[in-house]
Amino acid sequence: MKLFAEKGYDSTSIADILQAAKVNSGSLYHHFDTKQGVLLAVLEAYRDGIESMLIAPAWKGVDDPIERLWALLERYRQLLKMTECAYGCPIGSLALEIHEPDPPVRTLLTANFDRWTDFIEECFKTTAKRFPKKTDFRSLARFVLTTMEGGVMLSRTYRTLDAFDSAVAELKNYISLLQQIAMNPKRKKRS
Amino acid sequence: MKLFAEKGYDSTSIADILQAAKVNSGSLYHHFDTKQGVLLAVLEAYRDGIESMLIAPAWKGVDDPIERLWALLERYRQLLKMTECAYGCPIGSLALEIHEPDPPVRTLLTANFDRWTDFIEECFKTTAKRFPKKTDFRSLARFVLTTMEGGVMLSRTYRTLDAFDSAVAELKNYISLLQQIAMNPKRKKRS
DNA sequence: GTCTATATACGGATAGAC
DNA sequence: GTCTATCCGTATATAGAC
Repeated sequence: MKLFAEKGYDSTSIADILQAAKVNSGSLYHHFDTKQGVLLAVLEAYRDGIESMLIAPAWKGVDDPIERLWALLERYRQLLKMTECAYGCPIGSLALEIHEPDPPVRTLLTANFDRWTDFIEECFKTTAKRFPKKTDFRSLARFVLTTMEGGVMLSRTYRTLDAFDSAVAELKNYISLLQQIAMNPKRKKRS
Repeated sequence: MKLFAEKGYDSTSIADILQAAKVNSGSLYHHFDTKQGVLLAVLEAYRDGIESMLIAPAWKGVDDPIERLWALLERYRQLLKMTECAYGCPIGSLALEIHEPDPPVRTLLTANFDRWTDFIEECFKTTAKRFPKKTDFRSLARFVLTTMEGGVMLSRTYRTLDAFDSAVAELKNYISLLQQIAMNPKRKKRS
């Protein structure tokens, strides 16, 4: 997980993995058929650990569902900051690096995105009353993911937190406006 | 440009380039010092051609500055659709693929993003009156880029246009809400 | 199940004739 | 400026002893 997140999939050699894990080639190939097998295992670990490794720590002590959105995004911000904007979302990096992913790889990438989106969608659904009636919470949850991934991409490229921060600020403003028009129904509804 | 867009940088071998260009190794290395030299030339070509190759075709026959936003995004949608969601934004792909870009590469990546953002920002500025007074148009323009890149990433991963389409729909809704509160100043301003 | 040694292929890059 | 031939490192993966 560490190597793929930091160096990417292609740039991580089997030799790198052996060295980091302090094992030898024979051991690795006893447990995994190919390098892609290692990738699949890593993606499964992310998928299975998303709640315990990512969501739970991010939401500890945060009860309001909408505040939980920002708490989760804050988590990514911290990772960016800690690494001087070198690493953001490991799943997103792999998703774009692997241009023609074999079906099992793609399935695991989407499974990761789906689970992430599930948690966000749940936040919206439990606060559905705060939003306009016709709000599509699935779409909105995916939009949070979109904003995070896009913001991470730009921040990694610029090596500055600005892009990520301003993306989150715009998203907050959007969510805030949605809540305002729900309280104060004025005219047009969501598309 | 074609190969890096389709296969990525690492996965494109010099041999691939030679075959596609129908030249031999000696010729290529007479004009470029290394493979990275080819990448730099490609990124320069994107940067220098952004107006003629991307913006001008997208905005042909579209006069309203805000409509131009959607026309540009539509351009990316077409590319996704044509390639069955395999290729989206070549700059974004390269930005995430190259984890530790050498300074010259990073400079050219950001130059590409900057120019893109410039065109969008200009759209907002010429319609400044439609938006709340304190709107940060640079931030908003970057947010359009963020949304596009994030949407492209998700659509490429899912191999479906849904993620891209819903991201654009949410963005449209946001821009629309901003214009509504500008016309109908109610309460809170932008952060 | 882990070790060492190695097969085999392909990568980027170079040499030197023309 | 382009050609052919090739160097040399490193990549993934395997073989077979222990």
